[in-house]
This record gives sequence, structure tokens and C-alpha cells, in this order.
Amino acid sequence: MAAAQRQNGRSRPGRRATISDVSNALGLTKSTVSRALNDYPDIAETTRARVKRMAQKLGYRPLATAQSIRTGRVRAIGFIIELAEHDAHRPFMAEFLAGMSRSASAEGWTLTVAASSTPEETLEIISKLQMESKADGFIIPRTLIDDERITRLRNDYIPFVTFGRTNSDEETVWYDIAGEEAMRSAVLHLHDLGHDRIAFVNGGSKYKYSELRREGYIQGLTDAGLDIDHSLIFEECLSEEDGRAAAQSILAADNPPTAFVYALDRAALGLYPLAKELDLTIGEHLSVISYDGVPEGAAVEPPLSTYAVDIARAGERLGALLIRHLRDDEAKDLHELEQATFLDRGSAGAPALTSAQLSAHLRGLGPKGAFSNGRNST
Amino acid sequence: MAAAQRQNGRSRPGRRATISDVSNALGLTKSTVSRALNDYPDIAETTRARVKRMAQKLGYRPLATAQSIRTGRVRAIGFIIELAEHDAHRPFMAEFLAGMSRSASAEGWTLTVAASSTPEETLEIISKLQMESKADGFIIPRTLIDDERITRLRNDYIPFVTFGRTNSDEETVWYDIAGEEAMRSAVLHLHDLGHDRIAFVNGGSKYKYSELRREGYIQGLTDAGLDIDHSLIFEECLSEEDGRAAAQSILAADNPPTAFVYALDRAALGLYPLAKELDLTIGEHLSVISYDGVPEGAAVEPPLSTYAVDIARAGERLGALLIRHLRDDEAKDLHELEQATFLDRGSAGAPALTSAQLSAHLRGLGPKGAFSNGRNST
DNA sequence: ATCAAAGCCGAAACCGGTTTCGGCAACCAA
DNA sequence: TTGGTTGCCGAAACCGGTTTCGGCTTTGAT
Repeated sequence: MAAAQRQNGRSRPGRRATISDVSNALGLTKSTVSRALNDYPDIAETTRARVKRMAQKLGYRPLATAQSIRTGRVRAIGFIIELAEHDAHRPFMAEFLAGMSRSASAEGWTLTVAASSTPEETLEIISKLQMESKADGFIIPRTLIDDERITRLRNDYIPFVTFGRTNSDEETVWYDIAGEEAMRSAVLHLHDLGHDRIAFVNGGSKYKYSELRREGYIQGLTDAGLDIDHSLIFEECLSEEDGRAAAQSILAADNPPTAFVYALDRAALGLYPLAKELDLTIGEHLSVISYDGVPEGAAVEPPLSTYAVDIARAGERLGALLIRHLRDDEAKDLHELEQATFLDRGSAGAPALTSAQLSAHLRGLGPKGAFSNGRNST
Repeated sequence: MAAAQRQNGRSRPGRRATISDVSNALGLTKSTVSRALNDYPDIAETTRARVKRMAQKLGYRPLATAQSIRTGRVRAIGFIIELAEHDAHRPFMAEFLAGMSRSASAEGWTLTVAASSTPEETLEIISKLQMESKADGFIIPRTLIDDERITRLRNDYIPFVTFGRTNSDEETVWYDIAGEEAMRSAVLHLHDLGHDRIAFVNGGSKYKYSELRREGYIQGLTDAGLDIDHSLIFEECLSEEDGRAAAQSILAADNPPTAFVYALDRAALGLYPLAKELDLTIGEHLSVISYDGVPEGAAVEPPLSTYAVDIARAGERLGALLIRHLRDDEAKDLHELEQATFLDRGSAGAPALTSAQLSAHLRGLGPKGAFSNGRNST
């Protein structure tokens, strides 16, 4: 019998049940209970069942911190907020965190977050959190085309999953939205509406998603049988001001586009005030399709047609993937790619003007109201 | 000598230093090292110094999870994201988290976050996190006037600090911004500019801050020697649409106000499109001062004058207060109240119209451009 | 010189788990 | 029968710390 292990069996009512409470209640030892709960093969099936039932009855849940000192695992996923990142990314933060937290707590895990100001600090924090057993693995958002973080994490054998693909995808667990496919079908959609000259305003060129979306745009042009005109491509547009400036510059050239594809809603919103100044109606004289699905896009007039991303779901999937990766040594190559959902809200319509007519209007610096009586006849 | 405790002294190079590494290096026992580092009084000053120096040299940092199994503390502060909250609060999330995380990591603590959909779930999660030793105390944002969370947390002896005051402030640790003072001086500022009729558009009435801001507004009127007209007060305005509707309703009545004080920037932004429709220029025909300091307020024309809140700092102070509260049993009554900083950006100016003139204009449903030639002479 | 009170540190128990090791009993084949 | 597996569980070490307890020195007062 296990009399030696019976000493601490006074179960104070308010206290949480420990493994000893379970073992004492059953006349077994801690070790048997532990192995039963962790599905060791050397425990009889009937015993395992008894143990699990009793654990359930007593409301026993192993103390993660106690486990961790032996196992090195705390059942926590780590996430670093980089404040240096562009403001445009911040509004998503709450939902993203919520998503991660949901999948974590569904598995009995938790989420440890920290803040950092620079990419270097991020890496320092990550290894510190890992050393201190505050997190078992990390979720890395906004992958870069050439992401130093990833090589370093891999070198240090720190488990992680990324939101977004990278150029070194071997043996990496990632989740991503197929932004390239969204851009491609945006182009095709605009072409179907009758647009022949379609501009592309991209996001920050260091991000992998920008590369992919540009490729998607190019592919869309190719699929539509349209020429690729590099003067219609603008990069590095993250903010509303960027997006506005890009459009202004593109429209000032010869042969202006009648439609825009933006890689980011935030930048696309910059087109609205510009259009108003130029006395152009979005959805008629200028069409635009964008990407992200920010709430502000629904508030402008006409509402911005966009490919919406479910950021909470992304966080949730990433959390689930990380946990799976951490539990299962074999899960070294998990990938999930999902499609954005198109919200056709009215900012993309048949072109009311040809490129030439548009050009004439812009050059003429036409007085207010030039088109206010309706569409131009072609 | 402590030969019995020497068994695990093989310091693998890559491994983190343990307390045994330190004790072995010094020829002391674990217990002495532990007490020295934790400033027990029964350790000689010279020994304490030696121990601390060696710990420093070896880069020893106690493993929080190992400590926690004895002490019950993990050096983590908990924070719950409530998604049910109004969208208006979300953009702040990243900065708020960053602030909390900063003060936490400054003290060697970390931040554990979880998501919840309802207030009830929030409380469940809190006690779960506490039971599982995932967090030692919690930061509770957006206090309500009568906040059930607080009574329950207090009943369960779960340590916490609040962002915002409540009606049961005895023995509570809180941090807050003096929104009432901001509202008061907003009224006085507008009165100094020449406004006599000043409306107030408040936020959600369940929140404590709304009560305070309303009181501040009233106090401002009193200090300015103005009458209190309850028809100029509107409650429950959280969104841009709410803010717009409130202003529309208030302006439709007799004796319309020439100035507005908004409790929330987000709602105040609703005044802009309304003013445009009514052909009124903000900063001239209508003045407005608001509160929060959201980035969008700087982008509108004219930029929104507002009392800005440093939300990152709030998070930082709250984290620091919570840690102090947790470390020191005596720290049961900490309070910090700070002032918002006024950003005078142009949406508040001398009234170009009297209330009567404004009323006449509004009733006349005047054609566009009625005031476009400049200010009215009075 | 003597004795009690500090001062200081080692020994060991403890926290709540996990994991290794070994032994007993039952089973199975020879 | 006998001997070797196999199945199943207890005993004990262990993880990295904290905390209680007690004992040996010093110190200080008498």
C-alpha cells in the first residue's frame, strides 16, 4: 500500500484538487494516477477509467506550473506585439488576440503576450519568454519576404508558426490567406465589367503578402489577356495618404486607368477624397476593389468592394496549429491556406468613361459638376 | 558541508543556470542562496552580496513556474479582452496591451491575456486563470457605475486593479484619467470663446466615466455661470452614427447650441458629415471639443480639438500598480488620477452665429453656400 | 567566566507534479 | 513443473525552487 504518500490528504474544501487527492481517493499512488491520466501504456484500461472518472468527479486539473518544472511545458502560446509596425495593422489586434486566445483556451492553454519596439527586441523577448518557460511556442505575424526572425527561431529550436508564408517555407508551420487569388480575381472582375486599364497599389514591399498580391495582380492581367504596364503599379502604400498620393500620381500620367486594385483597404480609402476633388464618382468614373475588409470600408460612399479577411479566425487557426505542432513532433509541415471572401459593395462598376475621356477630364481640370448630370455617352 | 546537494551540478553550457548552479559555485546550499536572493533577514550582508554577485555572473534567473508551485505566484498579470464591448474601444487595444506588457516586463513579470464574449464568461475565465496559476492578479478596464465584476472579485479574494473609478471604491486600487475635469474645462474654454449654449453628448450611461464626464460638464456650466438645459444633454452615444443623430436632434430644437462637447471622439466625428450637409463650418458656425485623442480626429478638417488620453501610459501605470499591490499587502488603497492633455486643433472657435441666427439658418433649410462668403456680421 | 540571546547557515521537508526503475503476479510456452 | 515474458502498479528519485527547523558560533550582558 502507499501509506507513505498519504500524508497530505486533507482536502480543504476551497482548495483545488491535487493529484494526491485523486490518488488517495482511489488507494493508488500519485505515479499511477499521473501515468493513467497521461495515457501511459502500462496502466490497465480499467484503472485508467477509474482514475479519469475520479479526476473528473473531484474536478482535478493538473497545475500547469507544477507540470512545467518537470516537462518544460507550460501550455501557453506566446505572441509579441510589435508597436513599430504600421498603424494600419493595429485595429485588427483585438480580434486577432481573441482568436488566438479562443483556440488556446479550447485546449486548456493560455496566451502570453509581450510588447516590443523593434524586431531585434522581439527576438530577445521571445528567447527570454522561452527560457523562463512563459510560453512553449510563438505565433509570428506579418511575415517578411526574407524573414530573419524565422531563421533565428529555427536555429534556436524555438517552436513557432507564422501568419503568412515566407521564402524559406521548408519545415515551417504556417497559416495564410490567399491574397494573390483575391487580387487575381479582382482584376478579372474589373475586366469583366469592362475595364482595360487597371492600376495596382501595393503595400509595404518587405512583406511577403505584397509580393504575393502583386503576383496575383499580374496573373489576373495575364488571365484577362491584358498587357502589363509597370507605370500602373505603385508600391509601399500603407496609409490613406499613401493610397491617395499613388492614385494622384497614376491618374496624372497619360492613359490613366479606369480602375484600381488596392492591396490594402486603408490605402484604398485614400482614393475617396481624391475622387471627390477631381469630381469623379467612385463606382462609375473610377472603380476600385481592395483587400482586408476594414469596417471603415463599409461606411464610405459608395461602400468599398473588398476581399475581407476573418482575422479572428486566422488567430484561431494559428493557435490551433501551434498547439498541434507542439504536441506532435511529427507535425513539422502543417500549412493552411484560405480564401478571402469578396464583399461586392458598389465601388466597382462598369466604366462610365474611357481612359481617354478620363484623361481629357483630368487635363481640363474641369469645373465642378462636369459629370453631375449623368454618365457620359461614348 | 552540503555534499548531499551537490549531485546536480553539471552545468551544461546551453542550459539556463539553476539555483543549484549558484549554490555549488559558492559552496553554499540552495536554501541559503534562495533566502539571500529573497532578502531574508537571517542572511549575513556579505553572504547576500556574494550570492547576488554570483547569480548575476551566472545569469541566474529563478524559474517562475518552479517558484510558483510553492509560492502560488507566477509573476503574471492577467487581462481579459471582452469582445462584446463596443467597437469604439478596440483600436486602443494594442497600445493598452503594450503599456501593460511594458511595466510587467520591467519587473520581470509577464502578461497573460484571454478573450471572452460576455461579462459572465469574463469572471469565469478570471477565476480559472487564477486557479491554474496563470495570473496572479487582473486588470479590469472600463469600469461600470455599478460593477458586479468588482464585488465578485473582491468576494473571491482575487487581486485586481481597475482602469476607472467605481461607486465602491473602498479598498480598491485604480488608475483613471480625470475626464470630468476635461469636460469642465472644455465648457469653460468654449464659454471663453463666446459660446453660451453648449450641448453635451455623452457615452454609454452604464460606464462610470460617463457619469463623471457628465458631472464635469455640469460643473463647467456652473463655473461659467450658465444655465443647465437638459435638452442639450444626450446620452448613449458611442459611435459616429450615434453622435451624428444626437447632434441632429439637438440642433432641430429651439435655441440650438453653438457648441458641442462630446464625451467621445468617435461620436464627435459624426458631427462632421452632418455639419457639411447643413452647410455649417466646424470651428466657425459650430464648435466642438471632444475627448480621447483618436488618430482620426487629426485627419478631419478642421482637426478635432480634443482631450487626449495616453492609453499606453494608462496600461503601464495599471500594470505597475497591480504589481505593487500584489507584492505589498499593505498597498490596498492605491489611486492614481491623471489629467488628459488638451489638443487645441481648430474645431473650437468663436461663434460665427448666434443661437438665433443658427436656428434661422437651420429652419430655412438654406441653400448650399449660404455662409460660404465668410462670417456673418452680428 | 558563564550563560542566554542573536546571528547565520545547513539539513530536510515540501510544493504538485513526472518519470525511471524494479518487483510481484499472472500468463504462456516448453 | 519450470522459467521467461508480459502486464500492472508501487516506490522513490527528480524538477527547481521555497520555507521551516534546528544547531553551531558569536556576541553581549551579568
